[in-house]
Amino acid sequence: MGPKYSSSRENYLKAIFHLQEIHGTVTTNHVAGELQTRPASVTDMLKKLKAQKLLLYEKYKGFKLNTEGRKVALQIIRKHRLWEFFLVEKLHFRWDEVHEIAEELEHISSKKLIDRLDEFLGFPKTDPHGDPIPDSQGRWTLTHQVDLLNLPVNLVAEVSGIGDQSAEILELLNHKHIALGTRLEVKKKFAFDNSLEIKIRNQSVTISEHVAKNVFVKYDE
Amino acid sequence: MGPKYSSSRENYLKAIFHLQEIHGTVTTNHVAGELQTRPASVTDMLKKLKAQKLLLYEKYKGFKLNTEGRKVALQIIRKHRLWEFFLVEKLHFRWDEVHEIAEELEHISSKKLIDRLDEFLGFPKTDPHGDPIPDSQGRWTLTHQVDLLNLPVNLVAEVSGIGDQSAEILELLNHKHIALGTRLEVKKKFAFDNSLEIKIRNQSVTISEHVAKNVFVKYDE
DNA sequence: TTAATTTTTTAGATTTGTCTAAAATTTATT
DNA sequence: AATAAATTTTAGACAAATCTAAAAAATTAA
Ligand SMILES: [Mn+2]
Ligand SMILES: [Mn+2]
Ligand SMILES: [Mn+2]
Ligand SMILES: [Mn+2]
Repeated sequence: MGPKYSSSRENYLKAIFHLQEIHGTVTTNHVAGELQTRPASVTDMLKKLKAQKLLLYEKYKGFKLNTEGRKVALQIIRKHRLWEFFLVEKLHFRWDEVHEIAEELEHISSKKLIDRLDEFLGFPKTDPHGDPIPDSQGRWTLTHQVDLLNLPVNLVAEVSGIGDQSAEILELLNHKHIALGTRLEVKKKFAFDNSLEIKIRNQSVTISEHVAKNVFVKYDE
Repeated sequence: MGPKYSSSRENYLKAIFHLQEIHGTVTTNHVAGELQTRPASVTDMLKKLKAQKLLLYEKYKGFKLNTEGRKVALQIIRKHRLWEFFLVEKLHFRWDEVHEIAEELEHISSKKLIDRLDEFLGFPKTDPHGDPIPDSQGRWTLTHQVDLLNLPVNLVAEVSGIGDQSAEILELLNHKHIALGTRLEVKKKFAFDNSLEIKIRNQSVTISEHVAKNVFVKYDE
């Protein structure tokens, strides 16, 4: 048997899942923006996902995944993140190169494949961007993290996640040698533009509010 | 950019490539049989592949790939066989489990991915069924092998390839402990039904003509 | 509370890949 | 060579996913 849902449907499920994590409920325009498609196409797909009993949807009223839809979405996210981990750890890709490839690999249907891959990789808990990898039952361990704007000054912390994951921000972070696991300290906050001066391996680095908002760290206590 | 050709088109190219290796030129029914589809669907696709300049085709006259079509087909075969190797060597799948999964993985488009995978695997020359893996330029080294029916008696040889690769024959070979690299010797040929008695690790095993025809070996001299 | 604006849905097309049934062509048989 | 059988192609249909333009509904502003 082939895949249970088409790649397109899987992409919709994943996008809706992510959007409802942020906004609680999801709108047609949200999804169209996320998937670079037209609102009319989204509406078409909503009907299909509802007919397949993956989605709670009444027209003009917004929508969200039901239990089954969430379950399916989590398995796709699991595949996406395990493949990203594989690409970085085993094939030595950079973290800003893996997303697009994983966008394709996440649609490979074999469950056995993904469980074997998980084992081969040593059951990693997070992907190369610090995002948690659901286990084969769709569970994940959530880590409590704060963004850099909310990190108290003079407190050593470790980078544990990235919000916006566009190639642009990843390139900037690469340049400033900020990666997952990097230890750093906020030395100064400028009230004028909310920019920060941080210390990384004894080097002083300045980052904008926009960047700071998208870098998450964890620290003791 | 996404894939250059759809999965469907890639499957046709691969099927035509294999069939023309055997028969020189290919017919509509051949392809329909190979791809489990209808002759009318094949004709439809032939027109598209011709329009894309991958195929030499005039109606009612048979067809074959042109240089470009062959090039594309070889890259898909490369991907298929590298993924099969990965599945067996790294994820410990059996050789009779990998074909279907590789049928999906072969359509992942990233060229960089497949070249990195090749490197990660140590540039293997053959897949788990003994078939050669084309390099990134589409070249492969052909090995001269004979099937078991044509192996002289009392001559130690090594299994190097399998003809028919259905799950059924692979299961039979597994059961009789015949795998790639197995060393064996034909001890007796029965003229009555062309069955063979062969010696594997000092054990005597009998195989039918049908099996013998599909087991290829190489030997010195 | 109307009116204007934005969002969402519908109606109708288009593209890709597939199918069945019928027609055209080639191949095999008498 | 004529006929029968097999193969291949065409004609016309359908499902999936997408789009544009227009209509409907909801939201915001006056
Ligand atoms: Mn995807
Ligand atoms: Mn990621
Ligand atoms: Mn395939
Ligand atoms: Mn193989």
